[in-house]
Amino acid sequence: MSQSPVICWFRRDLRLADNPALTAAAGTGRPVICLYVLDDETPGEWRMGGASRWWLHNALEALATDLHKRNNRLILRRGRADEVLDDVIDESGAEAVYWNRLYDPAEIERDKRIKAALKDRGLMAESCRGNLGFEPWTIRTGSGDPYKVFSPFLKACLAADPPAAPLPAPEGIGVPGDWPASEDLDSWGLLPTKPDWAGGLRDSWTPGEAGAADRLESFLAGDLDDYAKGRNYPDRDVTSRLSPHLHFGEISVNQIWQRIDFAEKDGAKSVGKFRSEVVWREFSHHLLFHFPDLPENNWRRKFDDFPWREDSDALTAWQKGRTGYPMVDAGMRELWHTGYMHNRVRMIAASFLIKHLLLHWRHGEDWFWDTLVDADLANNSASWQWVAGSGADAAPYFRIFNPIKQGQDYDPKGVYIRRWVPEIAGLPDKHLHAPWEAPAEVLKVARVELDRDYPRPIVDHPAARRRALDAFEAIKGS
DNA sequence: TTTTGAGTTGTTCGA
DNA sequence: GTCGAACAACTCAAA
Repeated sequence: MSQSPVICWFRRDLRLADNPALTAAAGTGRPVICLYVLDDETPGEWRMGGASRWWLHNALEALATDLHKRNNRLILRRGRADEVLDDVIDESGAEAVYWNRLYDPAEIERDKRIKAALKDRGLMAESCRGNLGFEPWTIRTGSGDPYKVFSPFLKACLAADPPAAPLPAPEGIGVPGDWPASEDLDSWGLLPTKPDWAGGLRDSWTPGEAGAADRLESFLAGDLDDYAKGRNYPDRDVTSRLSPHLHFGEISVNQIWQRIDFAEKDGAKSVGKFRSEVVWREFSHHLLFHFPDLPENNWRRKFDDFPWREDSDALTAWQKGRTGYPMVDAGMRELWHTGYMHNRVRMIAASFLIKHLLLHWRHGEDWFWDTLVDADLANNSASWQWVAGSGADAAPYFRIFNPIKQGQDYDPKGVYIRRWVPEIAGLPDKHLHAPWEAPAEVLKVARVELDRDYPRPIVDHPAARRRALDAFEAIKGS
């Protein structure tokens, strides 16, 4: 009789290297069933958005290929994770399940329930730290509370045990004699078909563990010394663009942390800034863990009285990149086309939705959730609340980005705007950020007719700014 | 318990 | 063009 297998349940840790659950499963010496479950059914979970599904398809394909090279397979199933696990256990006679912990509230609940149920059945269930550098419950203030301000949180992380050195991919992953049935990835319909809007995504990204490692290396080989400043310029390739790879766990914090340390020892100057960006991701997860309604409710409850507007035309204009503010529109179109938006532009576009249009941050959160390839519940909700001013350690309410000035400051030559808003590319730099102020003669030469080719601003900046300040005035002290 | 200093990313205005 | 102050008040974290 052959040995009973163990299950390695892959979730958002789609890699072989530094995967503690996989290493533990392989370390048993038993056959390992590598399982991925597409779970759209567990209640309370945020159903994965369209761009994320595109990424997932490619990441699973890459993982399956990598496992195949080791004579193993990726078993694909769809359904409620608890039921699917039961099925696979029944079919295979597996006696243990290993996974890496996740931190979204509904996932925590689900995993707790599953672990208890497995143990009730006399099976082994083990969860590992694979997705964060610091467990959210280990970083505490002097009085034992969770942190609510970033700077002391960062300090506490840097003083804590650093993320472990990454594990190598396991040498031998036991191969089952019998394979549980697997569904066909194509049958899951994760890729868009009618229409196929993923062309820009394909051009922009290489999902998978190898693509993630390449991305990290090319980031580190770039102008790292200029990271602290250069990261603000959306036409420059200075940011890491690791966020989707991190979200799907194609690369781990441990791996990044170690490479940062090496680069720093080699004299890279701005690396500390990048490390703190990684810790921002930790902070978002820390907040979500301790405040699980962060995605749904204002963290500062006085924002419950904020006079949000409802305006579906304005929301659509924002989503489609037709607000009349080139920097905002460029960002929204980059997002639609590539599943990504540069960090600086995310702040500008988010500030515009919330402060200039006075639309609830949850509209922005929902749109980003569906369109970003790096959509991540913790980062998304913490960041939207940060911009709104309702979040932890949030931007003060009077900090209202001027979309014209931000364009002039961070895209002075208009390279970014011309790439994404080509209909105004003929305008000279001087008028590119505010086309409605260009003289008729300039517009004519540039072959731009306002309203026909490009909209006039849907709100007037000074008036919108005033309106936002008044709106915040309304909840002051409440 | 009380006190103290500080708090990712900005804008505008007037000197 | 450059600079500093105002924009508020509050909450957080540690001493």
